[in-house]
Amino acid sequence: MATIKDVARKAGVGVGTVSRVLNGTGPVSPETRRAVLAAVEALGYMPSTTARAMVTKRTQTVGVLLPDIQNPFFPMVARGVEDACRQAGYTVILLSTDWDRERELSAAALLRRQGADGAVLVSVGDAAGVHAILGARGAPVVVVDRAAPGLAVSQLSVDHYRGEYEAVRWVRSRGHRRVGFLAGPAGVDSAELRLQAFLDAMEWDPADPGLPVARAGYGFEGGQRAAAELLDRFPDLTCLVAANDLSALGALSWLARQGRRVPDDIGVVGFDDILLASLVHPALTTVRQPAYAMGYRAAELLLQALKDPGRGPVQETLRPELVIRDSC
Amino acid sequence: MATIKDVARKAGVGVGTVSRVLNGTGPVSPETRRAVLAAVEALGYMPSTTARAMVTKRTQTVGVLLPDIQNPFFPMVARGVEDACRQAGYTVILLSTDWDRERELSAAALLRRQGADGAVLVSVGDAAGVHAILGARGAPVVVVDRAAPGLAVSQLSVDHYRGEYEAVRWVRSRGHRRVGFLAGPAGVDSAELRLQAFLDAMEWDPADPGLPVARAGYGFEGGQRAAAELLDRFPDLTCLVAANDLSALGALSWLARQGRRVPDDIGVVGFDDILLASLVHPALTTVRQPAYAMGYRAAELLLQALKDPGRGPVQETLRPELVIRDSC
DNA sequence: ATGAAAGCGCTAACAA
DNA sequence: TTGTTAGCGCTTTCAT
Repeated sequence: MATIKDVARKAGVGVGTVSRVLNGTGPVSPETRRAVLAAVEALGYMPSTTARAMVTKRTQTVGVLLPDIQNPFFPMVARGVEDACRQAGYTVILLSTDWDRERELSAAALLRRQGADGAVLVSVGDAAGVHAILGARGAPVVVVDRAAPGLAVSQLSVDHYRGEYEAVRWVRSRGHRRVGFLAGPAGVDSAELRLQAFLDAMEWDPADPGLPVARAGYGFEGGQRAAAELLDRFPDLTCLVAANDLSALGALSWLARQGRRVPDDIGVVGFDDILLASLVHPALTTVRQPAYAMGYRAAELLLQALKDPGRGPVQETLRPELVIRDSC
Repeated sequence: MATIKDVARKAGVGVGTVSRVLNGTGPVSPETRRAVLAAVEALGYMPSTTARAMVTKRTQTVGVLLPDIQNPFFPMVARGVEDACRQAGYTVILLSTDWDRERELSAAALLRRQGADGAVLVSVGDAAGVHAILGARGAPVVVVDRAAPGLAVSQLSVDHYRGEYEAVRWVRSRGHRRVGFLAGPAGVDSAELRLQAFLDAMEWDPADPGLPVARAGYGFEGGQRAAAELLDRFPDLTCLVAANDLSALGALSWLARQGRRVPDDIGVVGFDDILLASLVHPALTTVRQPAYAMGYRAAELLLQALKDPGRGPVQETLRPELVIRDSC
């Protein structure tokens, strides 16, 4: 591997000069520049990001912490982040936390060790812990798709409560009164918000022990299981509202297997609007979150914070959109 | 951020000693070790991977190049790689190439700049190019899920041809004679192999212009489109064989929309055995590729090559397994 | 406009 | 067993 020294020697200049032409910092005469560029070309020289990071204290990498790379929603967020970062010359380290708080923390520690300049976080619960770890290095964090109340980090999310509330009101307006809910993972902000919105929109008492609510946990299989459980306990449900699309899809699959027609026998509603939602049959009625755009915007926020660390954290809330299709 | 110097000062020892206790290289007296560890603890010291990389020439990171992070098969491979790497203390940089040869190459260049020690590659076509780029830095590459004929890199793949061949023979044994094929992306090794196997198993002439074959390209939507096209041109098909599960799922969804019963009216067969395949209704008959295990094994091969660069590339071929479910 | 030199935080070789 | 020191490849003053 050629180094900057080799280039300098070949071009007959000092290393400082090479650095200057490569980074466009400081004045260089046209002929010198040409000579340097020629040497770079001839040697196939590529500056070492490691050495550069050593002196600049910047690695030009940002981390993305996601709960579950198997749920299409998250990769979509990741792509948004990656596209924005790549454009700005940043590399992305993608880490999956598997819905595990421990792993979320150890992933943050890994990012810190790797010298990540910042991180985009879809937290599974301990946003504060992540912020503490990365903040020690002065690395900004932006939390996406969740609220991180009281944390001095930028936040970007849809209004989960409002999205679910509107969806459920719409379900009710269709005449449904016996509606079951497939809840997301306990302790996860978005999941709790959607559950609360469901309860409120149904005007049900959260303390009531006989509520048609089952934990599905955002997964396809969880959706299948929870649908089975719910319809076993409440056979007369006319609609199932799932906390996200993947579990709604699970419910759909279980219903199909049981020979129950959707939406004629029973309605199903999701949340997220992942690609599959519009493609399955019947197409899923759901609440749209702009995953890619959110990832992209989150990265922009992060890059901004990196560029001028002075500005305080911002907080953006997007309005989710009810997408009415065929499943309810 | 505390540095090794701070630790040394606080512990009243030289930096060399600190390095020795942290890396377990060279002898240290128990008391010194204790003092150093205490200082590390007190200062919350974390060694800079950057500085370390600077001298060791190893970044302890490996890249994973995947065609499409939206297809569940690839994230599953990625998880296998990540788990194996994390265990060995390596960080993974996950890059999506979007079925684009250009991006595959630029991703490789990025890995090289980042100083990745090696890479796991699910190539979209230019494995040789990637190898050339990374090889210049002495970074080994292992190609997964594809053959890279003539390339001096380790390779790990299922026998796509055999898997598809057996699947199609089984389809025929069920009495199907008019069978359509939803082909994968052109120029991609696994896709070409499966197509060839299909043709051979059907004992059809590849040159025949009237073959019931349509490009679906490994995506869900492609599967829907190709199924529609195929059944439009060949209404009497009794079975659809898709080059992968995602496109098979697309076909399934289109068929459901058309009110065609699977498998009664028409059979569907996939390839991959992604999680969804067993969960949809009807459950998909498919050819299983052990995605996670392949990723894990590929990482092992890579780590091995990193540990002792002397050994030449190895080549492992797994036997795919026909999984008979309900769709055919 | 350009070269020389200091130093980023660490490891490894060498002395002691 | 331990401290000191020379770089790793780069950016960034500081002279010139």
